[in-house]
Amino acid sequence: MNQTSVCPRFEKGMRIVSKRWAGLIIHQLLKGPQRFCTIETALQISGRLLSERLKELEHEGIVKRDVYPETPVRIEYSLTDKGRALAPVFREMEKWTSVWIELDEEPAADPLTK
Amino acid sequence: MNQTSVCPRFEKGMRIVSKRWAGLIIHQLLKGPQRFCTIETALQISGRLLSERLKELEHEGIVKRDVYPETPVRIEYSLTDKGRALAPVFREMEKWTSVWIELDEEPAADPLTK
DNA sequence: ATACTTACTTACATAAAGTAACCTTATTAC
DNA sequence: GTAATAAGGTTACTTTATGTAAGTAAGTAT
Repeated sequence: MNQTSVCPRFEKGMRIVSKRWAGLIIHQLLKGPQRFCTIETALQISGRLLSERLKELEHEGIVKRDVYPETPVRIEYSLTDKGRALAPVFREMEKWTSVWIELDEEPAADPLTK
Repeated sequence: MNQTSVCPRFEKGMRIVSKRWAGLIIHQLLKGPQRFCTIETALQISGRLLSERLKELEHEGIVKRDVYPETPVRIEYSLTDKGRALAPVFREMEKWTSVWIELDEEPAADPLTK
């Protein structure tokens, strides 16, 4: 009846960025270009899903994939301008989580990761 | 080996907010308190999932549920302080989508929703 | 009594995510 | 040459989440 519906751009953007793992992958890449196994280890995501998400994000123009034919081959993932432009979103998200989120249980699994 | 892993608070926050529909529901409630069917219509989400998400968000302390025993009963959902504190995140997200996202196809389905 | 509305639930089919094993190319170790 | 190692995946399979449709309960309205 009125403008109760959501802006379709916003909806589309949210669908891309808020897909499971996508946000964490982008956040991780905001730290700088990284290779597959680095992201895999940092996020504890499976190779299957990481591969899938990176392809999707590359397709959306958010992530860039660079192949360095060294030995062994090095493949680095980084953010495009479009991806880096998400930095303020994640900065605000970090602020929010630092103020409002607290952890429940198992705070001390591995002393090294403190 | 080093601090390559993600801040667990950030991860938890992302898990809550970036769950499918959660972001859009919060964004919708940032416009003001609303009842179930209003959100359902605005987001085109099914009752089943809306019910599920609202319960989860209520459990996380982001959404508040108020029952007004009028006739017929009116139930309003609104954001708590924790929920409203997400406003800057969505403001930045809106900025990003307005600059970087463009729509593909079917731009003119219903002239009323323009 | 029947129909209507809001706010949900239940049941079931489909899609996405999680897990583990396997593959490919290349390099060094024996 | 054969085995072992490594990066960057892919395949096959199980579990969980999502989508869809129909049904329920409380409270009028007719």
